Amino acid sequence: MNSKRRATLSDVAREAGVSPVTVSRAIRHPEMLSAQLRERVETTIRALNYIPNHLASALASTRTQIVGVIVPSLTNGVFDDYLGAIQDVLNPAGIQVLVSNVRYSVEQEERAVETLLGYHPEAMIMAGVDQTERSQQMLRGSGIPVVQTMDVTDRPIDLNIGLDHSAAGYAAVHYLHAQGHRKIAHLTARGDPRARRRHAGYQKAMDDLGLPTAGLVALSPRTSDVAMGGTLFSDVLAEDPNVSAVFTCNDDLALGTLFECQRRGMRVPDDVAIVGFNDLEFCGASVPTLSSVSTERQKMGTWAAQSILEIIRGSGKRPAQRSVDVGFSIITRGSTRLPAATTRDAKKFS
Amino acid sequence: MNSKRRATLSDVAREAGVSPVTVSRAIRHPEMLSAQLRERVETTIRALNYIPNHLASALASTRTQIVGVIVPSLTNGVFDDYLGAIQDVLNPAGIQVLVSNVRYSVEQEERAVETLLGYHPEAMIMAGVDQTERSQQMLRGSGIPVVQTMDVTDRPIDLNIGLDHSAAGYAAVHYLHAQGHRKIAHLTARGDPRARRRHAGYQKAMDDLGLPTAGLVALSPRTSDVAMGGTLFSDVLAEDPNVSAVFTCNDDLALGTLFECQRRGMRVPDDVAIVGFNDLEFCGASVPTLSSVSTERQKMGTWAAQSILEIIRGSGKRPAQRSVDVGFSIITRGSTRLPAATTRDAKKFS
DNA sequence: TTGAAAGCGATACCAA
DNA sequence: TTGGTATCGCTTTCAA
Repeated sequence: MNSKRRATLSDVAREAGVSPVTVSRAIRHPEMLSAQLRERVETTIRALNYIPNHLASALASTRTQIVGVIVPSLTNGVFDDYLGAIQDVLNPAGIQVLVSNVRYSVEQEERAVETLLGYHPEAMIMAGVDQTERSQQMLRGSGIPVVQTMDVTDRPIDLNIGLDHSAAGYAAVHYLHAQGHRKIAHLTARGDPRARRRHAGYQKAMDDLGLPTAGLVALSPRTSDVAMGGTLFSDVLAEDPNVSAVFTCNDDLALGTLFECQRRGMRVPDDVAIVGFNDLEFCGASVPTLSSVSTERQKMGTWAAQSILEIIRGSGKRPAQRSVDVGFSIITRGSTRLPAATTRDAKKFS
Repeated sequence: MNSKRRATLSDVAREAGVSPVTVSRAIRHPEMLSAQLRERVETTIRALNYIPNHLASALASTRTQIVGVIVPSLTNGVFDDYLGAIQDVLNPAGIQVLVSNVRYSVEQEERAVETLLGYHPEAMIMAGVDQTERSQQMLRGSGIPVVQTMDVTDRPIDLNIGLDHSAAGYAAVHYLHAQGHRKIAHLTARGDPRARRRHAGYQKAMDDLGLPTAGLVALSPRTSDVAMGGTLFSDVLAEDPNVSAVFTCNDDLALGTLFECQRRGMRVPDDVAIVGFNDLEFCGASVPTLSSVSTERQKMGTWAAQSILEIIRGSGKRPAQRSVDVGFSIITRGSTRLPAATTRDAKKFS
């Protein structure tokens, strides 16, 4: 806790009897030094407990080795493997990832963009495509590579990898419809623009199929959690007790629905079929296991990070394909398995 | 995508026809400027889309407005409200939180400490008290406030707030013992030092009670998840089918155990009682609901952040109490409710 | 209220 | 292989 000044590069230089440049090189380009000097400097560095000031080095070299990542949430497991994938690519390349959790708020996102850009990152990775005008303007004006993930758009800021959530919602309904369901409910939480698109896809599918949705949709303004799944499902049941299938905007709600069924003595999938979204780990562990729409979160993270690496390390050229649709697949498990159906099976889309 | 240089403070100054200092003041101390000039500068800032270079400003002012936070995981919901609490205190004060996820690896932690210190944070918040010698040395040498959370120790680096995990494990066993259980199993994942302490507490309690634990402990080297709960519980059942209670090192394993019971047609809590750890949200939603040891994660985050704020903003004095034990409480829910028992009840410790 | 000059801690470029 | 010098973008005295 001594608050004596931290050692600087010059301190090391003086102590080792060399010039500051030499110390800098001992760290960045050790091969440029004679073995003798290198060793002397390295010893001094350790002795003084010297840690390079990244701010100063970034300022001088105009290479910050920082990539900014904005996620809307950390609560659910969704952004975990995504973040992990990004770091697994970037960290070994010596790049630090600055993460900002904006909790599904575009205002917070705007502030986060400004803050992160203040660190002069070499690239930015955004979740979703729904940034405000100002956010987009700042991002564009920064002149650095920007990757929007998780969703697809016709007008990407720069690069884009994601999936069509409306199509996913649409497909989920048709999947259930093909199994004979007609009263298909949808549980969802407001606030997440991608969830809204899934909802829109659900609605369109129901419309196309000529199925009424009155009383079949439950929507909460709060952040979703498992308990909310039970509440929303109960709301739907109160409106229409004959619901035969439920499509939820995420797996937490699906699990909550499953629990509510258990509580009420309703059998899954015989009385009610359930399809979640994201295919989190617990979907394969519950009783019955939960069918879910699987999304390629890791792939999106990896692609985003690798594209960035190529741009800032390599030629500076953008990848051939600037927009990628990774699609989705419906994983069939116990919560929708029909009496005659088989074990596990994934239906791939897009 | 234009890669023309980003606007600097001097650019703004030139454009507005004032000196750089004036622009700086328009941002940091607007009240020092005449209304007229302030407006002119602010207009120019917006026109040029100027975003201050935080690196340069931090370097010049030697105030980075950064606090480094190291967490061992983001997968489970455990570190989410903790991080949220920290940011809720620090962000409004204009302090950025740099988070590093080290995935329960002390080597990664060591690297993360070095990296984060490279950013010259004004304080560091560490999860746990099990840093390597070198990590501790770097932390001490940095001269900045360091808060260790989540666990307690006699030799804190600086400040410390947490709970006694050994005592928690001990209490969980006695809690189950008081309900008549004798064959109490423990499921846990290696790698987390706090989980190891809970395990030790379990072992001590069983020893003190004269209860043998052979075949009652299942331990996995991998990161735990819900599915693993089922696997570990199955392992225990294979060794000893007469297990009457299970204490797990976290809630994921508890949920997995619950599912395994459902799969095997074992009734909870009649055939098997379950106590988890952390009291995550889903514990209150499952069927039956899960009893769990509740930990004050938010409180720990808040205290850590507030203490830091006081030190770096205020007098620089450490808080009166440099070590805080926040204790824990056992939340009784359906998975341990005895036939005669009442609704909800929390037992508070420490 | 405004500005000029001197650094913050490192790196890049050019010499030696 | 080693070192001097200017500079990165901003803030902090100190003066006007």
